[in-house]
Amino acid sequence: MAEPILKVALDAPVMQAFDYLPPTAPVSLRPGQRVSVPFRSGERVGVILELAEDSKIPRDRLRRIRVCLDPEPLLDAKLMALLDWAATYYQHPPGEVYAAALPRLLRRGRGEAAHQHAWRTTAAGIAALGEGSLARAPAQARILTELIGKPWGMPMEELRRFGAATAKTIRALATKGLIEKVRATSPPLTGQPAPRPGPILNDAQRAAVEQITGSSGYGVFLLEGVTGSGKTEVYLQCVAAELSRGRQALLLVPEIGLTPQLLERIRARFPTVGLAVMHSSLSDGQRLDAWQRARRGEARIVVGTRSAVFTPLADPGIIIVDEEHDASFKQHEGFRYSARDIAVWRAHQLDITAVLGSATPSFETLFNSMSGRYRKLALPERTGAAGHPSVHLIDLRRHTPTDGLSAPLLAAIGRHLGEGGQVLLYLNRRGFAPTLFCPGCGGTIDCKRCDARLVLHRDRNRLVCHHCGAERSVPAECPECKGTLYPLGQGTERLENALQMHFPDAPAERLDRDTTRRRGELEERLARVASGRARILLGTQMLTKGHDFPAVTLVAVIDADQGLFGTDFRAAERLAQSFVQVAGRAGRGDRAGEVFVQTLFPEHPLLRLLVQGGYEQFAREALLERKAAAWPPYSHLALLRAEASRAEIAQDFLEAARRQAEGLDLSDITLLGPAPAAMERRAGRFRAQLLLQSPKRPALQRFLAGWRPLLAELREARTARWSLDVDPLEAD
DNA sequence: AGCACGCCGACT
DNA sequence: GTCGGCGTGCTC
Repeated sequence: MAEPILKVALDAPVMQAFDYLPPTAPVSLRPGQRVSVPFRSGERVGVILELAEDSKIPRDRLRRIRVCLDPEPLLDAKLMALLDWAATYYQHPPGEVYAAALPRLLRRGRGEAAHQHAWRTTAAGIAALGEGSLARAPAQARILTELIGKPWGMPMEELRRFGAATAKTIRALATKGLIEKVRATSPPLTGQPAPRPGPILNDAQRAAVEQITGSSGYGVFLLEGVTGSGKTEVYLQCVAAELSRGRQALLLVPEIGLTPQLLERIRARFPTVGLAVMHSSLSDGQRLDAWQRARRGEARIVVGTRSAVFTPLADPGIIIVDEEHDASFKQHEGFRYSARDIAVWRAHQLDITAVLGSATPSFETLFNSMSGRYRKLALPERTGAAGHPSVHLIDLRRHTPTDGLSAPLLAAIGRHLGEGGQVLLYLNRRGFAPTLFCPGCGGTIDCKRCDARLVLHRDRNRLVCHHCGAERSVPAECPECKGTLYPLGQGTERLENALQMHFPDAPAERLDRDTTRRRGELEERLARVASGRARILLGTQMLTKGHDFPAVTLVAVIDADQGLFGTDFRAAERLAQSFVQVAGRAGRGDRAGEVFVQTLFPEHPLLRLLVQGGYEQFAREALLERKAAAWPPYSHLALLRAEASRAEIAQDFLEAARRQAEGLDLSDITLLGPAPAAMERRAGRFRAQLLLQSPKRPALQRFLAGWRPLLAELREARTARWSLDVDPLEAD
């Protein structure tokens, strides 16, 4: 009998797996095991996808697997089926999809988790505490006291959370022999993990929890709740219910939503339950450890950002996607998957519950709930006494602003500050001014490598391109006509200056990418806001996500018009989402809030609808427009993007791609383009795109499956850099 | 993606 | 005479 052929997924941009012969040493080979294989002149780690009888490559040209790295499959059949589906659905090389699902150390061939260390008291430590010999070292005494109740010790990370534990105090204790380093092991799971009791739920929360925990098998719930309505509490109760059934919970959060506060809340509620946290700033060792604990079932709750959707789970029970509308769930390069959509698919595959939570659901999710595919659960009430904020539009044509601030807004800010409230201003533009303008010749200072204006950053005294990062000094005069240059438009930096001028006694805190660059700076600023030392809070998108500002009584949208006339089909949706999210920061706890919106178009129908009818009504109206234009969710899109050093190269590739497409069965497929991208030149590269639209997802999938291999073979595909984006977030 | 192979300019 | 530029093409 002939030797089997092993199909191995390798991290290479090739649509097929690679075929190998078994290793010389006899071992059991099964799908899901990692193997080390000779590849080109080197060695690579891959995952066995399947065992086959033969190969398209002649046997004498096949090489042998060098060694099998896992005695047991690392990935189970269900997880592999998920990855296979994702590779097919997103038309992405399977090897890269598998690579995205594995922690780096496993990709590099490392095996067991680098076990973390923990600190434990020694007998001498217990004695020292009893004798009171640490009276002059209170920090050390505190740590020791904490450790006495923990026979299995505590990892450094956990000790640090006590505040008193620094590397120095730990070292001092260790040198004295009062504590010792041991290999970290989880506390034994003692029967049913008992969560601490949570707060009493309101009726809507209780109904939501009952619906979710009462359903069995696959089901998707849209948990729609305004900011402050207590979504997190619903999640926690659903998690508790799954834990009590002996199952694990996976909670996906946006990149910015994975805050220490959220983790603290989970730890406080489930103090004895294993928790794994997966996010980008983990070290390789920590990431592997979290992944393995989830896989072995030691972690019962897994919290993570986008890529955590691929975490192996021993006993999956529920998948929750918080802020499901958030764009960070979609990967924007390489393997362009949507973690939210994969989460739903995975829940279906595992026959478990998925919960999508948001105050401002994506139109796709809203559509699915209207059609009955998802069950909608609404949390209309705000917890606490504050009612809904009142919203006022300020007509900027009647109230000309100076430095972005109109007289009615200034008056409102003064009033709220006078009454002891905090004020929040939202302006989604960093820097001092988005343009340097020459009134003499009408010129602006543009980026040399992008089709964009350079943004003035006055605190650094530089002009910066927000698209490619290029910087230059600020010219003293117009390079064309030697005229005087004036900063045009508003950025957060300019707004901050203006506010300090108008309200010199009210300390302001600016939150944008420029002021939170340093590690820990965001937390410091948030702490100053929370303490009440900062009275005014201003910033970009960053303000609309995740953070609670309970003392804010006034929210101002400095420029509502940015999203009103966007070219992208999702512009209105995004405008409404950031508007509702930022307005929701006004008046929590026991204070009612006010929202002021500055606009040049106060009679714009969508804006009026949003202000008067709220998100839901706005969405219904905007969905009618989507339907009329056959945009998602009434159609399905795929976007073929191309970029090259010259515009013709990208264009030629897309035209060749279109000709290929026209040779295929185009029923139910509409081709749009090729056309230059919204910003054609970026970082010196010319970008163009070809859009595919179909009323039917299966038709689009079928077409892509036939088209994608032809694309790779195009001569033009070698010179242009290209990618296929299934379900793109933007399509211009 | 890497990484080698492949044919044309400025250096020990 | 060589080192190396990155265009081109392949990896089982």
